[in-house]
Amino acid sequence: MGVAERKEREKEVLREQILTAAKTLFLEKGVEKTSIRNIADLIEYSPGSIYHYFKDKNEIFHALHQGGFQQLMSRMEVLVTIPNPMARLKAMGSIYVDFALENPDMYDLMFIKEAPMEHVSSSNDEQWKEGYGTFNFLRATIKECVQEGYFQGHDEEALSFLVWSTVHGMVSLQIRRRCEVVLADRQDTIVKDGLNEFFSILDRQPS
Amino acid sequence: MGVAERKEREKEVLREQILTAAKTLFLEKGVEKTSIRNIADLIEYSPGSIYHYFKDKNEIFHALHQGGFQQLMSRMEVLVTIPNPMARLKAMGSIYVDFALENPDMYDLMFIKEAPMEHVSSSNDEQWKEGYGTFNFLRATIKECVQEGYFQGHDEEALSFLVWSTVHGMVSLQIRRRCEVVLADRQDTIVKDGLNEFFSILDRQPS
DNA sequence: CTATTTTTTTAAACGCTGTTCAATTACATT
DNA sequence: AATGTAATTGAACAGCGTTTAAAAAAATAG
Repeated sequence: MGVAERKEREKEVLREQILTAAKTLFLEKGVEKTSIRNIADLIEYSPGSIYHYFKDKNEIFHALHQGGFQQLMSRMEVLVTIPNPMARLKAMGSIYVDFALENPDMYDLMFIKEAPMEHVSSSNDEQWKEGYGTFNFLRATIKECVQEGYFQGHDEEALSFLVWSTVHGMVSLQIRRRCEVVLADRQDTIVKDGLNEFFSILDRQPS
Repeated sequence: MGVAERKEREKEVLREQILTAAKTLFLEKGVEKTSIRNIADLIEYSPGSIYHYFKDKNEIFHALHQGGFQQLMSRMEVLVTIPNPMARLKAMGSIYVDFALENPDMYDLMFIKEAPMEHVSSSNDEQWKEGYGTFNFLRATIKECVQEGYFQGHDEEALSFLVWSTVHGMVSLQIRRRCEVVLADRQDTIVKDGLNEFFSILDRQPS
């Protein structure tokens, strides 16, 4: 009696269709400006149908958000082969920047776009495991760096946030096209150059 | 016949009332969640009245946006009294962060939100000149730092971009509510803590 | 002071939005 | 074939930004 299973699979297919349509529209015209009716139109269903697969618009955003984190996390997996924490930290930065520049729309959705509504209170911890996972990995790496004497006297939590902010700042200024203030002949490489500057500053010793 | 002048003044008064009410509501509940009707309610006029003073909701943003750059620039003015470039650089960072955290919606409009295409080429130019001005000041300050030996062997342009990115990254992650991954008891102070970490890293010496 | 013109304000309407829900359709099980 | 269940629909609700015709208010002219 595999009927229930088949139905389940069919339901999953439509769920994926909704997500694909939503992703297309979100990246194309933004989350706020994409309506449930727009998504329903694209998959040729009625607006009400969407609500049998997702609680509300937030849940659709969450699902895509999570998918992006899984993508980023899978890229991070190679980092476990780097024993030296400082080298691992730098590689992590490079992977992060590469991901953002190769998937600017997805990055925009994950880290720049207005997160709809009160997503903290409305979602449980389980849903955001992936989101926390990336930052936890960064924190763990920095903890190792501190243990090996790279950042003596520094605050792990604040340092983790700082490192994340630095790479996020560079790629988000690039993605939202605020780099016109940079010298014209440097704009193409400014993020990579900035990252290298960051690396060399991290290498400096306490005075 | 000073009637026209008086009327003009009265019109300006109501215009300011609209801007004040809009700013109040934007800071209170966010830009997206503030409706023209909300603004009209607050100043006890009908929604339609607003449109005699501003073309649309965007123009209200625009007016506040312009005020934001002027505010930031005026805060930067005190920096000319700091002779040491390194101290000036740090003070600049603090002013920038303070401004962003005290005026998150304004900062959002100035540096995070995607600029409406219609205004980019024409009327926004004047504002962006001031935007260039701020970055030029940062670059000049870093140039001085290099000349005084603080960042030997570093690239001025990339370093300027890096510094801007770092402060922008921290405040924009905070403003766009991506800081829930940070330890709960650190979230309130994480930007200030991150900035201090940044300062202490800048103080480190080449190895 | 009255009549006319100009400016300001309003209420209603248009077409959107997210979301809910009773009614309908489609389908699996008995 | 009849029953029960899950999927789907279209209408409805309240709210949004914006437009517009009409009303009100104010200024000007005679």
